[in-house]
Amino acid sequence: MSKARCSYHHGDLRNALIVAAAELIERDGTLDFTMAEAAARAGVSAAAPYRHFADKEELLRGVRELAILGLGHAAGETVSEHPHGSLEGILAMGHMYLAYARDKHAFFSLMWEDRGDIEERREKVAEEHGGFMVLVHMVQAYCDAHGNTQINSLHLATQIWSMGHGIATLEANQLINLFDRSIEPEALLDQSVRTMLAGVVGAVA
Amino acid sequence: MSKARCSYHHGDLRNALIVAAAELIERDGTLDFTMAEAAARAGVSAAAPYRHFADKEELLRGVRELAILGLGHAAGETVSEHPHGSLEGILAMGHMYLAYARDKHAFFSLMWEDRGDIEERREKVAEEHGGFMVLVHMVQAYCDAHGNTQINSLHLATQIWSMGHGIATLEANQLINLFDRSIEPEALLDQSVRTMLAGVVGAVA
DNA sequence: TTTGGTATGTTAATAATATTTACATTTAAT
DNA sequence: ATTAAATGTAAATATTATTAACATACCAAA
Repeated sequence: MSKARCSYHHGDLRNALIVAAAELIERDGTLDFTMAEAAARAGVSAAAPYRHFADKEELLRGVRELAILGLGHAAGETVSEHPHGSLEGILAMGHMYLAYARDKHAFFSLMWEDRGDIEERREKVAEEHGGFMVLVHMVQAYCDAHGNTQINSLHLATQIWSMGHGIATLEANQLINLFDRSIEPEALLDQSVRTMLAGVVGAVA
Repeated sequence: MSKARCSYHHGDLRNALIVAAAELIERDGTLDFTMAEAAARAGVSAAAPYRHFADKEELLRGVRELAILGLGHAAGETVSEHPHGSLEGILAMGHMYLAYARDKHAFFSLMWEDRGDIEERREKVAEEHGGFMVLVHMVQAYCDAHGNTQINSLHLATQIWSMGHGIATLEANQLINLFDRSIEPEALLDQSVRTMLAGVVGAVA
């Protein structure tokens, strides 16, 4: 049940709190929501969250997972909307990423800042960071389609991700066009991606 | 005077607090220092900071400026150590950037997150973000040296910055080699930069 | 079914901090 | 010298996270 309280117990408080926190973050564009408000939104008292999360950081970790899964889902959608192995598919991924960063700023930055144990995170990579693997496969398919099989698509995809991530974060902090207002993030990314693919794979249509 | 208290008044408390905060941030790798501790470190009471900063955010803004100036200074050093218009100079800038992000993690991330008024910041761009202009000039010189005068070096420099920034932030959050531990940030950046320069300017030595 | 233990909620502390207030000291301009 | 403005101090306040002590519901075993 993800419905309102029908009794003393909530039934799915852990998830309800994550959702509540996510809503507050999106509403305010900040991570400064209070535990009390998240709890109230889930219909419970201020102390209840501590039955499910050791502290606020742990709740944020839950929100982070949700956000990453959401982005991964969007990645899946995007790839399915474009021809296999196409350049446009890869560019669309970039646009999706920029749009996500723009539309959910606080959400987006929260997503990547995890000071937690690296090995522990590595275990969850497969399930959580499916979005990146989607990109890797797109790059792989692109290379295959262009007859280049020597390429380390994981490296190339990491470069593309880095570029998209860099542009997204700089834009999020109003730095991308601090010097030149005419800069268009999407265009900049498109061009970079084309150049990188062309540089490694060969001429780009 | 940037010395210890010799009297009731400090003499240079504003700067002393910025330095104190910077030290605490570097020491703990976090922005969670307390105003009281920063004040104590500067040798004043917990309320004193409020004579110079409206709130903690404003103090952080001061630290941010200091950090950006520091990076700009490092950029100046770097450019002076390499031949004018050389590829190696540009690559060195990238390495310097990655090293800075790595060595001063909290400092580095603080630097870019400014939700303040964009127009107000634009005014200080010239003085504060000299580092970026250094890169623009390097790219410009590189293009000139390779006989290409049609290039928008500001755009190209922005792409290079984005790439470096993306790699730096992903690495800072342990994401750059989450999938492939063998990835070397420096190598990845070098290769990307070479590719981008080559793609726009022509063959790279 | 009754019973006891565990999980999950509640309300009322506690604690850490940022920030404000009211008052003190110094500096500096007239 | 005198006084207003600037800069400090110590003692509140206020906001939150977090914990403590107690209550209720669920669940498994007798």
